[in-house]
Amino acid sequence: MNTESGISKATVARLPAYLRYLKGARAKGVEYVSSAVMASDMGYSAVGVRKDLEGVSSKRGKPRFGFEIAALIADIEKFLGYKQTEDVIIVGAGALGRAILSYDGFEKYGIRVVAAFDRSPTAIGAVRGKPVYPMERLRETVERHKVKAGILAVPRASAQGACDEMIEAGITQILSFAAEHLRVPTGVEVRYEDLAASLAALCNGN
Amino acid sequence: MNTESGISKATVARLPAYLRYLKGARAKGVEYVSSAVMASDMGYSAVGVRKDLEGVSSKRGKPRFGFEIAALIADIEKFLGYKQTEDVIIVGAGALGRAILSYDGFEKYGIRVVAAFDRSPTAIGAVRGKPVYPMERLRETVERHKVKAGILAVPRASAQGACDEMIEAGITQILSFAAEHLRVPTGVEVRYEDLAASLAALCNGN
DNA sequence: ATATAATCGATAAAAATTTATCGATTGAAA
DNA sequence: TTTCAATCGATAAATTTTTATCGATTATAT
Repeated sequence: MNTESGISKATVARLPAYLRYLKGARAKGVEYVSSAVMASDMGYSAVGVRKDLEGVSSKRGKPRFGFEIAALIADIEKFLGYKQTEDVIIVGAGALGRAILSYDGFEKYGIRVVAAFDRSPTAIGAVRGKPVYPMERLRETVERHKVKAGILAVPRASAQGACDEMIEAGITQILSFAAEHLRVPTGVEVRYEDLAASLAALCNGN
Repeated sequence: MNTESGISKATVARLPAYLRYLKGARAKGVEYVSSAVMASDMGYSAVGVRKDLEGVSSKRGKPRFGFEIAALIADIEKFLGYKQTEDVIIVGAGALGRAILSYDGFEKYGIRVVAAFDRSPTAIGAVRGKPVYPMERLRETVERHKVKAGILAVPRASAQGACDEMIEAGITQILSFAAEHLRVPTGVEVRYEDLAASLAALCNGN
């Protein structure tokens, strides 16, 4: 149970999946969906689906119909905070950093990528209209846009150093793509996005 | 509890984090680490750490010392199946697909990326020695290398179609980067890697 | 208007996971 | 050699999460 919201962590972890599913259904023109159908399509249990939704959505499900898709989407997005926009930066403008920089799906999640930063002069410039600055401009940018969150997309060997620079610049939340444990002071939160580990888990059925 | 192994799903989900941490410690020349130190460094509880490790590692912890890092790493990697190598393919050779294709950290996880595939003729060629083939060659490649797992890195609008082609070619495990719910027949497993959702969760503290 | 079947929400039970407690072990120091 | 403090492993308790049960609701068909 998540003290602040009264919604379990397990439920919160599943909400993005509901959103993905519900948006797909909406795109097909469906208006209502029952917990049983959702459960079947997503590989959950119907009771679990109802429990997940009960805490997040104000709207109750209608017997014989199920849940109103549009309302669910709105409530889940609101709950997850996809409404208020957050500015983020990327450190590392190699292949991965640039790919993330050019991804245009962040807006729907209330995220705006302000810029990327790189140590190498050859990386400086712009990608699809988003600027790539030298690391020297990190602090200034973070301060000006009041950025709290950053994506770390540098090679493993540079990860801790780049992480330190981000924190020094004022970043307090880091999403790291480097398979390297990061030491950070209290107050800074790190999450790891280990693509290789995810893939290996899939391959090996973990 | 994970029926087959006797190790809880929650524990399995944490194992990559242990690995990341332990490898970092090993790189610094440390040989032993106690559950208390691990817990503190990783934000877990000491009892939890001991419980996690007890099922995965054959080696017991030594009072006054803690756990032998090298042994833990070996046992966790073995448990997660990082030893036997799996071939995988990538569908979609845009910025993200190419970034993944050029990532050289997969080997440590027992993963070998065979090739990427793309519909667009301009994407065909090679990236850092890895070939990018036209979609027509997907089935042939999957069959020849007995590939089971694939990475889906195409735009949202093409996701379901590309997914269908992968399944048609014989892929049964898909790691999708597209924020689109995929309908797949039973026997096919999909995992979603929704970067925007992960980032939003970090920003909003979910 | 009534019966029916699908569906929900609430409550209870079961299972999984985390946290607490405490005696046992072990190397180091007195 | 004895004591001591750090650390573990095992057991138990508490908490969280999932699953089951069942009466209540509501559109549809008769």
